[in-house]
Amino acid sequence: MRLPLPLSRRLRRAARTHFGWRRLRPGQLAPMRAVLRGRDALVVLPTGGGKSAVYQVPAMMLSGPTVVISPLLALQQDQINALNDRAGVTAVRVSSAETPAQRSAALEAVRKGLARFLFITPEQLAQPERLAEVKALRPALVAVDEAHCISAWGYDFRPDYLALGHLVEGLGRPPVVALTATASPPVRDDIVDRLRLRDPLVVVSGLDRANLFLEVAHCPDEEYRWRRLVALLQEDERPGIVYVPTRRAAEELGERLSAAGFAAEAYHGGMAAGVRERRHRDFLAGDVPVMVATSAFGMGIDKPDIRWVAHMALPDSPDSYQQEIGRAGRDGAPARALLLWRAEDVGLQRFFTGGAPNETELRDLAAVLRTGPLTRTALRERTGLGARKLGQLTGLLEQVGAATTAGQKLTAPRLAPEPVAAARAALAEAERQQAVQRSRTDMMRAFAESGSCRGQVLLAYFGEHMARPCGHCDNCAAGQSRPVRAERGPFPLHSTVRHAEWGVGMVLAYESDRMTVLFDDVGYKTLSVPVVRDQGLLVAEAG
DNA sequence: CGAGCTCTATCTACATAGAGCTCGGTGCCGTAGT
Repeated sequence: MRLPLPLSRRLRRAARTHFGWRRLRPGQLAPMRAVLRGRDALVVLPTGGGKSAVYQVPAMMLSGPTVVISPLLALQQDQINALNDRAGVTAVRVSSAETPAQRSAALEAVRKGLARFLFITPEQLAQPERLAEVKALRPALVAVDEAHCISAWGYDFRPDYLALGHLVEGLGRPPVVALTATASPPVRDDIVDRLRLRDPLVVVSGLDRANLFLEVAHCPDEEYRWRRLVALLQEDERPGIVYVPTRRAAEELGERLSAAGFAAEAYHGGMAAGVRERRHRDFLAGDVPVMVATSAFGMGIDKPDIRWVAHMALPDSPDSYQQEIGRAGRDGAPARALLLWRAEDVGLQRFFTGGAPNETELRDLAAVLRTGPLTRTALRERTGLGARKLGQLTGLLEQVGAATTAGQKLTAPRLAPEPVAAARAALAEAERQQAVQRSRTDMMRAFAESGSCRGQVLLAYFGEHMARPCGHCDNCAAGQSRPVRAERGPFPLHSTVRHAEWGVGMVLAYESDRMTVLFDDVGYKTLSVPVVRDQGLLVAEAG
């Protein structure tokens, strides 16, 4: 009789036989082992770093199917095609792109064991009948791909993302693995909370990209910004991506570049689906040298040879920046990330962050919810709120215990606070979220203005410490970057501190005489170390 | 919050300053109409 092989060896063997992967990195192996042992995991690994393997290899060793929750239909299709190209691996999906007959056939294929992967969106799972159908398949693993969407989209854009924890419980609660290319500590906390992960193994690796040269230029005006972009285009190879903040800017800059003799196409979420699809495909095929795009162009751009990414405005956060520049140089060859920013760029990000919700609307909605379970449509009729706003407000009320989902309907839970108190609490919660979001934009600006090693500053934002300057940024190249030190401050790095007004936070970095602390309630703050010392602004906190 | 547009006032004819307005990202889904 043969003894069972150790888990790691079985994983390596499965990776080789099913996918032809010769080796697995520690950042992949540890979460694979965790999920096979029934433990949840959160994996932060740059795209191209073999993120998909983290759920695909264990999926081949489990007796039940794996449900993959993924945000974009186009992205799902790419992943399904890639899986189906392998012998003996079958993936199907259930979405609005399939006819009812096709959906039944897909579920049937999983039921019979002919398909091992089922791709689905949160919106599909939010339909009670669909949830029941998928639960009946007895999934052995749930993978949440692009898990940062929970934090980035759940609150105001795709509210079903916020219900994922509840939905996964409705699937019978198999182990859950959440995957993303970038997640700062507040985003990680959001993912763990909203997915209701239980004691997850958190693995963060590969945030520093040594072949990516980071450059930032402050632009006093638009003309200078244009000239710097042209200089990049003249110096560098193709292909590259130019990120712009608005749809209009994408089209205008695309035309201006074309007129100036640089072959460029535009891409944004407002374009016809057919055109988007074609440009996406052409870019991947190498037929579009320069793509001028909004943030809509991103997830699913798995192209190894992108030589540079330029930003024609300050991104809303280092999270977005890291995600977007991470698309360059996946082949390991040198690539550039050039940020061209103006102080004026911040205004648009402030707008996107949104203002305070209306307290009266919150109170009225909370009152209506107490009258009994209602569908979203009925709620819209009763309150006169639009779908988007209703999603936002119910999300907030749910977080303060004044709303809950019952099947497809919403209602107030048994011990819900009175409408007045609920509205006040929801308002406070919205303010907290917006304060954190504003602080992330502040950190993006601080990164742009920093004279220190940019690799170190970026990693510090993500709660990681890089012992030496990165050696691949403009400040390092100029030989004048001030090192970001671990040992110089009054509190150890990553220790917990308390501020009288801002509450509890974690020390992230010391940079010259400033220190950065991430507070739970107000987000990232930069403080003067001498002032902290002299006035005792912070005290050490246990744990 | 800021860009960029239109409108208005000026004060007697053209052009320009300033006020006031609108717009600004990300995608599921289902339904209506060809």
